[in-house]
Amino acid sequence: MKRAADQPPPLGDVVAPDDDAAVDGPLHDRVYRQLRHALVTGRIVPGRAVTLRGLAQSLGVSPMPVREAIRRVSAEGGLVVGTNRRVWVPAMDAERYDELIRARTLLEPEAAVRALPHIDRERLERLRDIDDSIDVALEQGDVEAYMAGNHRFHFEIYTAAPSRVLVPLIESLWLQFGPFMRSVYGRLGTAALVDHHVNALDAIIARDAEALAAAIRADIMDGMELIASSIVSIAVAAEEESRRRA
Amino acid sequence: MKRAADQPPPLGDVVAPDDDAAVDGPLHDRVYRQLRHALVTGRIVPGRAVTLRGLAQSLGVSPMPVREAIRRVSAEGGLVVGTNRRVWVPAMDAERYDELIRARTLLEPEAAVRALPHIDRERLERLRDIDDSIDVALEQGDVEAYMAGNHRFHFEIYTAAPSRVLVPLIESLWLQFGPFMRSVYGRLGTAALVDHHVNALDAIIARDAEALAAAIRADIMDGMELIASSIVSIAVAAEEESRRRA
DNA sequence: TCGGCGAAATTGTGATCACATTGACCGAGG
DNA sequence: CCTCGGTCAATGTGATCACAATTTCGCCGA
Repeated sequence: MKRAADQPPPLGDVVAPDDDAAVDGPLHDRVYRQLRHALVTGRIVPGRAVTLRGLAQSLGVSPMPVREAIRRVSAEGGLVVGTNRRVWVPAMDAERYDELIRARTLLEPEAAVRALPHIDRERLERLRDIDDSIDVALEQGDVEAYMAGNHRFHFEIYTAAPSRVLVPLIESLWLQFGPFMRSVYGRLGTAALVDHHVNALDAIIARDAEALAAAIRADIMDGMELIASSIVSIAVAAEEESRRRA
Repeated sequence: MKRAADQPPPLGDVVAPDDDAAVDGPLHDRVYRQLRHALVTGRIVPGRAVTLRGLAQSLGVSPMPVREAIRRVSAEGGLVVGTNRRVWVPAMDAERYDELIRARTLLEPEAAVRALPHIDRERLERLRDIDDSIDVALEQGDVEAYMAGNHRFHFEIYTAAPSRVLVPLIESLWLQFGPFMRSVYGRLGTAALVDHHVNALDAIIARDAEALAAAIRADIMDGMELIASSIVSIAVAAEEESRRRA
């Protein structure tokens, strides 16, 4: 069969395997995935500058692919380039957090409702497994495993239907509050965390769109209220941190 | 005064001058702005591949900054990299268009309402000027001027309050439907376009949040219905285009 | 006249180098 | 002890080169 290149984007074309691992593709793409994963699971925390050569060395690659990966992540809001052209994990404050939560409550229920009809038995089974793994992580107090599981749970829902707009938008949001959540959990521990995913699972089984949207909203809002009080202390701590470093 | 570099992002730090012109900053940043502007105003249309060296030559720079700019734009959804690693202006179809409109109707009213209290007299005056220029563009049938004005009008509202989440998200959406709108207007002409911004202006003057949100929603939905019928013919045309090129 | 094959040009990717700017470190002077 | 000054290392940026993969185009054969 002959075909002049591939035409304008033949539909599902962009890579976007949210799952880590997958050692194929361009180098800068692999670096991008590693960097993103590190941010979403909170392995990179605010307050420290991300250097090009440093990251390159720690990943065992040349600075070039790292440069592209950083540019990409910063375009999604996961990093910010200061006026000095230095790269930081953006600091969190009340307004930004509020905007993030608002955007999440607007977009994520919508994505879930759109995906609902496409959630088949296998996916539901996977959701159950993820939920179980989350419970285990909570029991063991494993923050990183909890965050990874939580991420997988939500996106296992949202990506049931192919989406080229809403899901990337939502990924951007997670990328932005990931590092912050980590530092919050680092203080509070996993004891205060509750598993709200059961309601979502029930709504999926019942094929109840409104209930699913409500469950997602509740999950988001709950995390928010838990954190809202500590946002001040975090900010204060960050302030002290930077003063100490000065 | 001594200060160890600048601390974690000292608040409003990211550059983000939406207005074009501004010849300062890194080269890749200038290229990025030019590329973005070309997409939002529809100067780059779907169906043609964007090549690194080509763009570099047409902008008079080396391929290097172009590479970073493209990576950045593609992270925002303005371009897609195919599996062949070629860069395309993403094709539009019914689902993607629906997602875009939905995301806009969710995010833009929210951004407008949040910005409303911060719209001062000068900004309102600027909004009037922009609205006038839009009327002129409509009379003269100048599609590009209309699109540029429309973009400025909306973001002149949204950016009244500093926003590091909602506004970038919305910019991403505009970047995605810009080229498509252009090809639609190219077929329909500006005759079918109506200026709905008056309602928004009235709502702003009255400081009526709900009316402003409704005006924004109406503006978005109206553009949608106008286009929805032609999306099929556009898709067909694109299909013919690619077949002809094959 | 049309379909397929092979060579040449073009593409994105990655590495390495040079450079201007900015950061941190350290010592002298108050 | 604190503050200001200069020096040196480290950073991001941009350019250029090499390479493999892909696309394009011209030629041959049916």
